[in-house]
Amino acid sequence: MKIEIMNANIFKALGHPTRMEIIKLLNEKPLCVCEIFDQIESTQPNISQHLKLLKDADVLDSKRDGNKIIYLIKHDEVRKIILLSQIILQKEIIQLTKGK
Amino acid sequence: MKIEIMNANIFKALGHPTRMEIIKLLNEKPLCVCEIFDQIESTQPNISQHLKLLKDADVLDSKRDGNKIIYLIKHDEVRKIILLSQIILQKEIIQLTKGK
DNA sequence: CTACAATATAAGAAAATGCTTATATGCTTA
DNA sequence: TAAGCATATAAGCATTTTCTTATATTGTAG
Repeated sequence: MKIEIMNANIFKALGHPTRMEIIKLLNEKPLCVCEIFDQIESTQPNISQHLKLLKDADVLDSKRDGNKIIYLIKHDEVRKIILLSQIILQKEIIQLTKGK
Repeated sequence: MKIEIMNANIFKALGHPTRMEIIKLLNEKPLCVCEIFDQIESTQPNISQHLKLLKDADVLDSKRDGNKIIYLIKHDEVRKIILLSQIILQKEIIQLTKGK
């Protein structure tokens, strides 16, 4: 597979509001699906689908704990990427308030 | 607008192979549309549309130089984000070669 | 002012995503 | 092994993206 496709896949996975919410939750600590479900306004299958997509993109990892599946951020670089995107947003907001 | 949507928008913009190619080119140096066009396998309107999308997402900026429009990466954080995603890919490839 | 070069926009068809409802799978405990 | 949680998968529709072709805009040079 072309490197650009692989590279873009990670960002494609991050590029959805619900998935961004999930990642921000998991940025705090690993959670099972039911805990994520509790905190996000969506259906269980929908969340499951988003989780699968994030896992396929190597953004998340998962492990079984008895009945439950725990999801977690797979690479620490993901945390850094999220942080950087927030810095970009902050910069943009500052520019906006300067009326630029 | 919800913060997650704004956050996800940046990644949505990055999440396409052609746009990733464009960004990698511009990571070297600013280029006009025609120079980008020379190096990417696509039509001029298509590239123009991708550039617009990247600019709207605050990933790129542009400035006019006579007849030409020069595009450039707007925030240095974007470069860091790309670098981090490449580190993730490298890690994954190493895991694959370990047969894990 | 005209012609040309560089880039952007528009419109519509095709493809990909995302969501919903229904159902399946896999543990665990009785 | 049966029942009940927790999670995943499937199927189909609705929406969004993406690409293509055609055309418009804007600047420059003659």
